[in-house]
Amino acid sequence: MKNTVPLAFSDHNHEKCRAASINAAYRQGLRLTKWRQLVLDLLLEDHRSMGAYEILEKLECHGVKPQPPTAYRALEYLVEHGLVHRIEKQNAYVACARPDMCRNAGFIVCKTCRKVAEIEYASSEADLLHIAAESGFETKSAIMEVEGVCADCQKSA
Amino acid sequence: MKNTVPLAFSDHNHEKCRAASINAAYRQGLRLTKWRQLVLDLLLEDHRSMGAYEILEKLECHGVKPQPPTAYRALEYLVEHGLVHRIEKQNAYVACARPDMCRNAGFIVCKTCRKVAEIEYASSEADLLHIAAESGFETKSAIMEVEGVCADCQKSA
DNA sequence: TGTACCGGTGTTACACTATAACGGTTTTTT
DNA sequence: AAAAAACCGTTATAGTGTAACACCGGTACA
Repeated sequence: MKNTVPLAFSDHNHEKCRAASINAAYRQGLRLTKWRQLVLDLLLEDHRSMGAYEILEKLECHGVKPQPPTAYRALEYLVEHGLVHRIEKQNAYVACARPDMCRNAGFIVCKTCRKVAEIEYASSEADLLHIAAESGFETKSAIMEVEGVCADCQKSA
Repeated sequence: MKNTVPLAFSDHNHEKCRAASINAAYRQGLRLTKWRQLVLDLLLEDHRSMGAYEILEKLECHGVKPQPPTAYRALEYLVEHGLVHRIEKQNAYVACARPDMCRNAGFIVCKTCRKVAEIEYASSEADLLHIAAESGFETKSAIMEVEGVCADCQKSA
């Protein structure tokens, strides 16, 4: 585990994050339709999680406000292709911070400001996955989430 | 990490699990009211997760069927006091398999039969918690969940 | 003995999250 | 060009979770 300064909680050139996401999509030959682009753009504004209905409200194209399935379809596609992650503890979604090398991602999420730090963990460190595999379990997905209050929000409170 | 044979997926004396839970409640001086008992009993029947509404349906006392808040209140209490865990990936609940020594629990959950194996991980292995702490993050809760299909269900399919 | 408090319960109503299903359109493949 | 697949718009509904308020029963304490 190399990462000791979570990206979301430190200053950084956020344009790089956006570019990396677009590049990853391009390299994988993904089809970013209008809604998918809009949803991804929204999430890429910041390393914060957003609920589906929150996204839905901000979604709008040529004055057209879409219905829930539109948002959920876009999200499903983006999650499937690794450009977006779902934060289970918040029923919310966040743009992937490392679309290039995103294998095993863990998240540190602030309850207050909803910032999300994404941490890649080496699979050798994921004991749970080993145990699962050893007992013949076929893993489909894995999550690791730490929820609490970030340093900034502690100060503000 | 010692656990190499997940309890839920192996034969074991399940009465011990139930007894351990009751003992833990007693030792902590918890107040197990009728609904809390009923909910806990339901979950202790097996190492399987159940949704709140599934629990609600099976909940009944002297012919009285309670409303949703009743189930949620009991679940909230049991989760708070460590007798029950919430499985985020399934919006479901499962009885704690190790109420004595339950600090950092990870879960291996089968999508098909909903069996849940609970694995304790040494906190030294929880890198995410370290990183969080190092950056001044105040952790409130942490989860680790692996979802997939267990060996038995693979055979059945 | 009262009375003030507190945790638990019953009840109603509602908020939030997510999906099924169907038909039409566009895009891709053959 | 025809067939198949993917996408989108729309309606309706399913599933999950909570706010709020009234009531009840115990208990602490004046």
